[in-house]
Amino acid sequence: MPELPEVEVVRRGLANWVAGRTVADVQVLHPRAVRRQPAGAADFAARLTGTTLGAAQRRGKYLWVPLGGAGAGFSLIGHLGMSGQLLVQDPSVPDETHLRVRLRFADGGRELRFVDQRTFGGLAVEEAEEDDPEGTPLSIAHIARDPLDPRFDDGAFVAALRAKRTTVKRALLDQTLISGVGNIYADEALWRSKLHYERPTATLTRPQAALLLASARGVMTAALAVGGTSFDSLYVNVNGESGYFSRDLDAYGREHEPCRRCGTAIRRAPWMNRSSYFCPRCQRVPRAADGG
DNA sequence: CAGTGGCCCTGTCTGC
DNA sequence: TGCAGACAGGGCCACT
Repeated sequence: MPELPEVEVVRRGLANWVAGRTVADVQVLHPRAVRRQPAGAADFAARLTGTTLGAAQRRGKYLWVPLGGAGAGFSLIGHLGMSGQLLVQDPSVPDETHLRVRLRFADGGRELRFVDQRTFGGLAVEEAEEDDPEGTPLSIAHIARDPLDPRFDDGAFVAALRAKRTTVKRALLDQTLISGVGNIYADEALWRSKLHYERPTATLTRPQAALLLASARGVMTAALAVGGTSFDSLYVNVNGESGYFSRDLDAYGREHEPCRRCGTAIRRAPWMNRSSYFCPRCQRVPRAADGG
């Protein structure tokens, strides 16, 4: 599924292939793909048609494009969810099975297609923050910056994390605290930091919290470096087949495989209707949570 | 108000 | 062979 590196690749693709182009026609083929648009699919299409796309931006896994011309003051926002793809395709390419939205451009060139099998992703045209050159949509004002953002505040994050009364993996997935960290990166950051996913945040020392942040930033930086090279440059492509997952991950998806630090078999535990992968030796269960 | 848990969605895989 | 259920999981929202 698209993670932060793939989303960043998509952002770069949008910047390369659709920036400066004027939208001539919008087709919504599945209403759920624009469910964030309060007034519906027709309104989405009307707000987008005739606008000019600006420079693509990203925060965590959210993408957006400030709109110019008829769309000034608004942005096209997108989230890929689990299975979303934004493809720049020649109009002659047959429609994908799960094509949800199509944008045609006034120049008659390649069209932009939103393809999404599981429909957790979606697009919307939303009002942007006033006087913000990046056109940040109002609806994501509460989303924290991600650790690859130069304006991410490390000290504030460490303090806020330790002030939380929850467990550490929940906190890592809390988008108001830090964005861009999903289940995979959470497990990887915890493995690198030798922390159990149920460790209470209030018991983290300042150095442990700082190490956790450095670990999250490190794994995402490494993934971006690899993910950035595994896509066809002709497309704004998310093909879900990038190779770094199996090669570089230390915990996620490695149940029964040896821990790369100590050799102990990695375990998978059900957690929040998901899974947590961890080394039972390197990442000890906190006393309060191990039931004796 | 902060924290918690359920739900959305569909294709693939496993087990009976 | 066929069907049921588990699983993938980010973000929203109702509830405590």
